[in-house]
Amino acid sequence: METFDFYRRAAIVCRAIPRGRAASYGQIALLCGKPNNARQVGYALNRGRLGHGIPAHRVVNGKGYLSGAAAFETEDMQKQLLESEGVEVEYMEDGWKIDMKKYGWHNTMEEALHFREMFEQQGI
DNA sequence: GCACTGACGCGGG
DNA sequence: TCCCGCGCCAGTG
Repeated sequence: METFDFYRRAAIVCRAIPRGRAASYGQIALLCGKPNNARQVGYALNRGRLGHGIPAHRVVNGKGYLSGAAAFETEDMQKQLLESEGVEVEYMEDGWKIDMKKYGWHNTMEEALHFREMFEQQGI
């Protein structure tokens, strides 16, 4: 798979994250077929490399911590967007975080296979 | 080609 | 559970 294709896959997966839920970078990478590319997912989301209309605020790290707002308009933009979808964001010592048990996007095996099929079909 | 960086993650202690 | 070290790999200069 080309690097470019990985980013296309990432865009598709991100758009599939339901409202009121959040996924981790590693989770996105896994669904894209590259379990070790979590860093590339973060890189892609930064600077809007995945294009417009990507719900980047629904992507957090594995522990549920918000990114630190590097790529958002304002400091608390990601927090605001999540709260507007009903996600509770609480402040911990290391920053703002959400409860992944409650708000995490817990993929089913079917969903994972669905993505694999879709990518295969689209040749990416 | 080399070294360093980073919206990351895991496993051992 | 909490730290910490290490692995990861595309981008960048």
